[in-house]
Amino acid sequence: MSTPPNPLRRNESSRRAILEAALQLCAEDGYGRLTIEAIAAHAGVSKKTIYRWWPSKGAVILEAIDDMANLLADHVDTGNLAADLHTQLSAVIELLTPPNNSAITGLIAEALHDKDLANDLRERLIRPRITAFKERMRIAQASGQLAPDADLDVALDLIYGPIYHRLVFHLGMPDAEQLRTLIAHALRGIQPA
Amino acid sequence: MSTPPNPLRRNESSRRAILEAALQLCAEDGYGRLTIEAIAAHAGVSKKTIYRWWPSKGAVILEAIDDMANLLADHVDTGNLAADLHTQLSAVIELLTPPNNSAITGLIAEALHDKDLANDLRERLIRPRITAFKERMRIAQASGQLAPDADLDVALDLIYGPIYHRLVFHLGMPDAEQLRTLIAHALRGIQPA
Amino acid sequence: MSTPPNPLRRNESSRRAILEAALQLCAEDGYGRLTIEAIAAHAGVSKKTIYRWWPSKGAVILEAIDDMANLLADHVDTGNLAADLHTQLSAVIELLTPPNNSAITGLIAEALHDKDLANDLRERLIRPRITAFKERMRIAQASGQLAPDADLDVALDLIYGPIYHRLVFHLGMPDAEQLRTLIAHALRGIQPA
Amino acid sequence: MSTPPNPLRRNESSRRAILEAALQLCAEDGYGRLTIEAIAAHAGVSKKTIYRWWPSKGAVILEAIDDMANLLADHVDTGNLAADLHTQLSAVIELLTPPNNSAITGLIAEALHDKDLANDLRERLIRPRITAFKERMRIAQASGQLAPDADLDVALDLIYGPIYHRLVFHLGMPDAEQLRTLIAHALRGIQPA
DNA sequence: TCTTAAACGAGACGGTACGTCCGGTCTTATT
DNA sequence: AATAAGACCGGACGTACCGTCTCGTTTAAGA
Repeated sequence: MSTPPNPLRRNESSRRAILEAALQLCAEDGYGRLTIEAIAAHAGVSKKTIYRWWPSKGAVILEAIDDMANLLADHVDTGNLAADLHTQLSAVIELLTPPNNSAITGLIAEALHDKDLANDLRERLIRPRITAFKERMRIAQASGQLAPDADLDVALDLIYGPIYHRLVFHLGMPDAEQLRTLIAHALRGIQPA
Repeated sequence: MSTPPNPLRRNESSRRAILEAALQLCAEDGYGRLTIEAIAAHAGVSKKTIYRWWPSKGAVILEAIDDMANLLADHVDTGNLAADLHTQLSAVIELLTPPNNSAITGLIAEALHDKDLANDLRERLIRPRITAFKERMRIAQASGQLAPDADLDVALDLIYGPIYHRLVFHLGMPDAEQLRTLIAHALRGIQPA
Repeated sequence: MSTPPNPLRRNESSRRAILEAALQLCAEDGYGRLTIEAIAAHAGVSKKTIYRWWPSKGAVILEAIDDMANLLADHVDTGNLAADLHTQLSAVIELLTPPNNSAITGLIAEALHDKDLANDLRERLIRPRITAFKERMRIAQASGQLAPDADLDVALDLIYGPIYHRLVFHLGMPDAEQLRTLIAHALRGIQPA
Repeated sequence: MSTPPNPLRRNESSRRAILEAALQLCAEDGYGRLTIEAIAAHAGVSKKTIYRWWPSKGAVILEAIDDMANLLADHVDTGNLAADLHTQLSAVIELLTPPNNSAITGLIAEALHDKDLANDLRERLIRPRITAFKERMRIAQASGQLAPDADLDVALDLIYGPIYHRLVFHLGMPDAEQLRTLIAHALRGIQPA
């Protein structure tokens, strides 16, 4: 009968050492070469301690990324929708471009064949950003920059889709000018018939 | 001084046994559990023979997939652009949906941290389909269903992007009706200003 | 920076299983066909555990042989030197004659091109027997059966030498009668000028 | 039905290249690291050619050693038996001492668990030397330096035995003075009762 | 002199074992 | 009770050689 570990007893400094070691090693050697063994050694922690609190190295990285506050300046509102989307998407692209991308693309890769990790990734990292995106879009609707009956799910697809399409096939990220064009076309597409 | 193996001496029946074993094992146990060891055993082949001709298990799967002709009914032309895109995207979605997706999503995942594999994947599998897509779009331009000066790169982004965005974050693939809506909006977005 | 494993943590039952498996497999298939892989499998132990504690299969066999107590009834003293030597040498010949000889001759063979193993073999197995031999000879000197100033190193050479000469060139071991003759001549040779 | 290779067709220059490569590689890396693969590559010869003419790497080395004429100045006769034995044994010791010993001790080691090789080694290399030794001893008997009824098999044992005893247990070879002493004692032992 | 069958170099092949790495579990001693 | 340390079993890694097996290409015999 295995009892789940008691969170009250958890050693916070170990936790932080683990997350920092994970991110650092990931940046140094890439996600593919990252091992629980190395994280433990580098954090001065026993492997058991990692396995007690996380089910996989993906989960460690996920929590490490989640822990870094303000990864994205989330959907600021300067009043200009296209400009704000440009700001936001530039930040996302930055995160997905070498040499900053190892942890995140590694996580995405792992999630592609780990259903549990995929759920965690979506619910903890992505869902809140989708919500923030939609809120920004609703403000745009309120201010008349976007049709009041525009489909925000379609908006999400058209605006973020291109980036991930390019990511998975290494098609190259858009530069600032291309991004502007892309956003303009996407916004046009969103308008209802 | 390592010379590359001589392709003339290659044993075609071994090659085929390897590719078939790889696909079968991938379908059975998933890409993550696929090992060179198992492929070799299942194909009745020595590991050395696999390592002689492929640099990684990803490369094996890539060639296996590439070998299957007519994976996609590539961009048929019935005269109706939206309908043809719907047909084509449905086929792509089918390939990316369980239980058929293990090999392909596994390959995509691996390519996310293997630059060489990523290049091979793009050039051998993706690039030809992009070309086919653009040809179909040019026909649509010629027939007046699409503006003659529509940006086909943007088209690619807006039409295929949503699928891969949903794939990487497990957001659920669109059903037939949602797909229709998506295509309609994307096509509207493509039209130049 | 590799630290040697901590002997306090060693699993004694694994150690014994390994040594027993090694001896058994050696007896079954011969030293030449003995593999670390098979020892591990047969002992229900991971290869890593073997490599952690022994540098080579020779070292495993050496420890296994060393572990068997009373391999030789070491130089009994019945008061009759020639008879006692005959007893002792017969036992040695027995060990070096099929089907009992696989482990020991295998070890000797390996030691011929592994200096470290050779040192271990000499110091752990052979040196104590040389000491015991010399002690028996000193008793013989005390009792007047051997000249008090006989050179015991020469004695060792003349008495044990023939056996190993015959071993390495497969010249056939002496039978009881030949052995008696050999000992008689060797003892005569030992007497100082 | 495999026919044995036709010796008339044999390529002598390949044969020599193989034997030379074998000896050279053996001297460089030691018998243990010697491989058929490396011999073939180094001799510019296909592996098949080696396997066609020799059953094992031991057999190659044996032939290579056998090919070197005058390995030993075989039992010269200066009229002084002890001195001649000293000359002869010194030459043997030289062959068994680093850095010249790799091929020969390797061969001895291999013969310890390869019965066929052991027979070849004995009959091709050792037996002729034993014969030569006995002839020299018979001359000594004729000249009165040795008892006419001395047992020459015992002589062989007492004179050569010590060297191989020391070899197999790495007990150190005798220096010139020790060797003189050893021969003196052995000769004394040989005299019949 | 011209076959023609062998020996040959090259090296791919199915295997077996190597020695290493890491995953995930478990034990021991410490805090 | 959670931890650091680290031994343990398992299993896959990628490599090295084994001995066998085609492939063409010499090459030397005997017709």
